[in-house]
Amino acid sequence: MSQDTFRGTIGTLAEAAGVTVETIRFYQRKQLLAEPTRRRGEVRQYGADAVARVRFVKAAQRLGFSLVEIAGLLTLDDGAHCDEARVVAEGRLNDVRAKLRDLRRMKAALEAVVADCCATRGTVTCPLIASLHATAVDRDDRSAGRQAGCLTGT
Amino acid sequence: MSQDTFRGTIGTLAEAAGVTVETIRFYQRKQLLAEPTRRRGEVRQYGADAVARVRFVKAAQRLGFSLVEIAGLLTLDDGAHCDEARVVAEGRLNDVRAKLRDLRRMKAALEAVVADCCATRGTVTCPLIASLHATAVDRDDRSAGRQAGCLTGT
DNA sequence: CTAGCCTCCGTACTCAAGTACGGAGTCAAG
DNA sequence: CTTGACTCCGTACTTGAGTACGGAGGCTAG
Repeated sequence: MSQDTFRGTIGTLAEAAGVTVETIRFYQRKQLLAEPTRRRGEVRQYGADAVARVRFVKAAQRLGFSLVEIAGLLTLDDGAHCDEARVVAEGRLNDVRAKLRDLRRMKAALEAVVADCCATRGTVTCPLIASLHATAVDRDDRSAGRQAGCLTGT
Repeated sequence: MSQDTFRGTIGTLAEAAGVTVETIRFYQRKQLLAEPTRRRGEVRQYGADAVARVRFVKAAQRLGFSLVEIAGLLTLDDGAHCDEARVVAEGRLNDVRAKLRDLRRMKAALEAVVADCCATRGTVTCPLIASLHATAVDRDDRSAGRQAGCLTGT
């Protein structure tokens, strides 16, 4: 599990983080990852923090955040701003909560498909679309009541 | 809340679903949305199911699914295949569970930032990156133990 | 000392997901 | 019967997130 203080070149970093060298360089250009200062024409050395950071970026991407948003999240982690950070964090927290809500609905719907798809032949079609439908309707979270009725059919 | 059986043209559908007309047409080209049969040179009419579908697509996108993946999910909803559907659903369910895990970690981390960022001045930098770090390491979910130790610092 | 493998860097290409545009047709109001 | 708002359709452009490529240089094993 990447114990005690990784250290390596761009190639080993890329491998450790599960991306390509090009991707690392790309992230550097996009300011998602600082270029380590290298002394006098030497090859750059990266530490464990770089691995963690790249992994974080990839994980956050899987959750639907864009690189720009992720950059915002990373500035939180970079300390500094602090009180400003709290504001940003609160904003992101809302996104995350919304995503969680949607994902839970989706999970329930998928579980329903797995459980009773074949059981209910004949009448139904629904639960998946219904699962995320409510979401989009009330963008601000009043009425969190789950009315998981079928919807796709007439 | 889009009650009793919406019916309208592409323009009203787009508005109802919160996207542009172009997007609707794009989704049709990509088979995410069926083109309603229109009789003899008439303008197309869409029903409530179309609104639901488009909203579903957008919601699923926010959760990090690509249009191709969403198309896969939608075929589940379209019934038909059924036993094959269960297999797909099970696969997607794993994705969703992984995303849920990550999102919960992220939520916890953001809450931590909000709560004690300014409180802990001096020593810390961490919890966000740490939150998703474990994830990437063990891609299959053994060791769900949360060890939310700081990580970003040396 | 040279072959193979790496880094460094810039530029160019690709792919997904739209967006924009322009011309042609339709319909209802003025 | 023309004007404006809309649909329809194809093609082209844009943006985000990489990927690929090619030349130049450095290190080390044979």
